[in-house]
Amino acid sequence: MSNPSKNESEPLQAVEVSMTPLQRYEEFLQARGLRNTSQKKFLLEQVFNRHEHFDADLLIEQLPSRGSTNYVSRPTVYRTLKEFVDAGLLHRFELDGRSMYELNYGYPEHDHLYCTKCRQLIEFTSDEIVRLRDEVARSHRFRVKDHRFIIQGVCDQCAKKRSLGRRQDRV
Amino acid sequence: MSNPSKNESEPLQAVEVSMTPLQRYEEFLQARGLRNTSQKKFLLEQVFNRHEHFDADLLIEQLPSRGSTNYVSRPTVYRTLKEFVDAGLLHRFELDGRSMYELNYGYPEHDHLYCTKCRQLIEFTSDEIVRLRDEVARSHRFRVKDHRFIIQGVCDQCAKKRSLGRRQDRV
DNA sequence: ATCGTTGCAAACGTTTTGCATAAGG
DNA sequence: CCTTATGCAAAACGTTTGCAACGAT
Repeated sequence: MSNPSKNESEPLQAVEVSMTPLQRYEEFLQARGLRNTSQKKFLLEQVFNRHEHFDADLLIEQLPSRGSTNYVSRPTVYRTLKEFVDAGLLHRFELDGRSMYELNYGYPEHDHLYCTKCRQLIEFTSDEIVRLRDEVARSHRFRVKDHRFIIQGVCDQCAKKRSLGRRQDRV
Repeated sequence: MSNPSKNESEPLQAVEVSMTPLQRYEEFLQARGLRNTSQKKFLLEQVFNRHEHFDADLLIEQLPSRGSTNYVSRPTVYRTLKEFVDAGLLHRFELDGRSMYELNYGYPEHDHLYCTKCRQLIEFTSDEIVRLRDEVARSHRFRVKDHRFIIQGVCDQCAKKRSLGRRQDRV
């Protein structure tokens, strides 16, 4: 038993890291012989100004449009997000058939509650999950790289206003 | 810390159920005023002959092709799989951007280890995960309907033959 | 006779690709 | 210079939809 998960009511705090995301990214690029272009720099900045999960579409929507300065094309956004994931800056997971991204550098490991009514993702942390994960993996001689744990259901607010502005429940 | 997960080395056993999948499905259809067509019956049979996870594409590939008896069109396969999920016969989850299905009736609840090298899904059961899930949910006043827990990494076999027939690692 | 279901073709939304041009190291 | 990166257009991918004909109840 014991304290299974920290108090999850407050937003997650940033954690100490030795390099800024930009420094870490530049190191990554250098190590691989990749280039740090203006698009990549701009996207990194945009992405690290967010503190919420997002998908490629939402990000693109909020970026300068074709013609504006700092315009980044859709393929480049996809290519760059993939690079950020490779660099360990972002974490990717799938939800409702598309990729979601969230900060993975300078933020504590966490998992999600997913409300299938309002589509809200609620974060929580739990040391026990990590312990359990490693225990299961060890018993299978499996080398863990990552995990996803998503609890699906209905959040408190949606459960209350059951018959009002209820949206489609799709899971 | 107590027995966290049963011995997962043997394949999972079927569990006792009061109705056959077909019976349960017919009850579901009747309750909703839906119809039991030859296509649905045939698909149910095909699906419950499997004991492995599958996606729509793999299933369709192994079904009679256009022109043969028992041919079922692609849209009907998708529509019917969705119905099976609604009926509680199948469980759906997403992997690498597409929907995977597995038996959910007459089989114990379980989670997965996913080898990103050979794409193998390994099942395991853990009571602790369910307990933990419910505990986290309760502390958020969240009404759990389901969860997915996938541990990503490299399986024992792939870890050994590192440099031989290694396939792309995509997660 | 209803009304859900089917197959077809065509659309869909997300992500990826080929390719010619641009630009970082 | 050399090679990676970009933008464009178009393709690819898994999945869904509109619709007319079909078939279960």
